[in-house]
Amino acid sequence: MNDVNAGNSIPGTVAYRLGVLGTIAADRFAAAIDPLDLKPKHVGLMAALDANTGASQQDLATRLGVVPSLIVSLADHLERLGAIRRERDATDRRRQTLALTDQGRQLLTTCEQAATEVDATLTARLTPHQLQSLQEALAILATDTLPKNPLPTPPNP
Amino acid sequence: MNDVNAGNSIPGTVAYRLGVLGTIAADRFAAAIDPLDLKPKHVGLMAALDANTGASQQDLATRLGVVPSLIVSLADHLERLGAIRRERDATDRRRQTLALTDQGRQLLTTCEQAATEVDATLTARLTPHQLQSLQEALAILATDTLPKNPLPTPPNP
DNA sequence: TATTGTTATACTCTATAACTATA
DNA sequence: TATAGTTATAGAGTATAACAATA
Repeated sequence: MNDVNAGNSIPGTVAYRLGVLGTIAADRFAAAIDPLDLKPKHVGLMAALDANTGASQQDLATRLGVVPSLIVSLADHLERLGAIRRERDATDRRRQTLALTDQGRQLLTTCEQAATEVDATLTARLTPHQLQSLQEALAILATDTLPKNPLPTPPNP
Repeated sequence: MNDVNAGNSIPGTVAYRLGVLGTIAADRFAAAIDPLDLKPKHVGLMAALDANTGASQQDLATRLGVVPSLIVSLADHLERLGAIRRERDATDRRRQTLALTDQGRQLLTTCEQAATEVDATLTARLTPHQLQSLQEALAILATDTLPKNPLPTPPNP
């Protein structure tokens, strides 16, 4: 009924809609965490540290699909906030292992709440069944197309 | 079984997954149309012209949620490619109406094929039922949260 | 010589602001 | 004076490349 843009037209494709909706979602999440002095990529780095402890900056760069110098600036910021610690590897003093601090874990929890709230407003109009289907499909796409765990792209503005 | 990142952890939220998958989708689509000398935002503008003919650049800027000067550069590029025409409004000579040319419509069709191919690889592992559920949910989110028709955000690289 | 982290630099994208022409 | 389009400029974000310390 309302499908001016259904069918094969560009705005009706999954790729296009994922692109647009992904921007919206990232935008709202970015706005929600802005008061915490965090960008989505900072949260992505913290989430990676939470899931997999004791990684070097190089490891993180390749796993997150970004360049090592970006990890440096993200880690610098998180370190200033007291969310992570840099620890020199004793056996190889070139390596620095990043670890979440208690404060960092706390911050991550706050970000989780923010993301959950964004989810709520974003999916408010879906039926429970539709929401479950969406989550299921997104989970498959996520685990399927993401052997690496790329960081979310923050909105350009 | 495979859900290291399920539950309420950040990577498991809809917002986060839409953000990451949206980046992937936009990235692949951008790669697919790169040989055509187009970026996602060019395609977004062409799609808007295809859906709603005879709009001025200001109209388009507000409808697409970008600044007028960005419409200028996008239109400049599309005009150089012969995909659109600029036509001065006879009654108000300040206004310029953008219109897709036949060549532009052709180009848009090629982009549609590219998007459809990206869709195919992106959703290859979904069952037909899951695919349908995903499309349904995305359609609802799209029509629900997008009173305006924002342009897709191209990947930063 | 190769690798880790860092710094310096450049590039892309987009917004803001100043400007021209029409109204 | 206000509006449509354009141009010039600036800012955010990220990559590339050069560098220092360690292996």
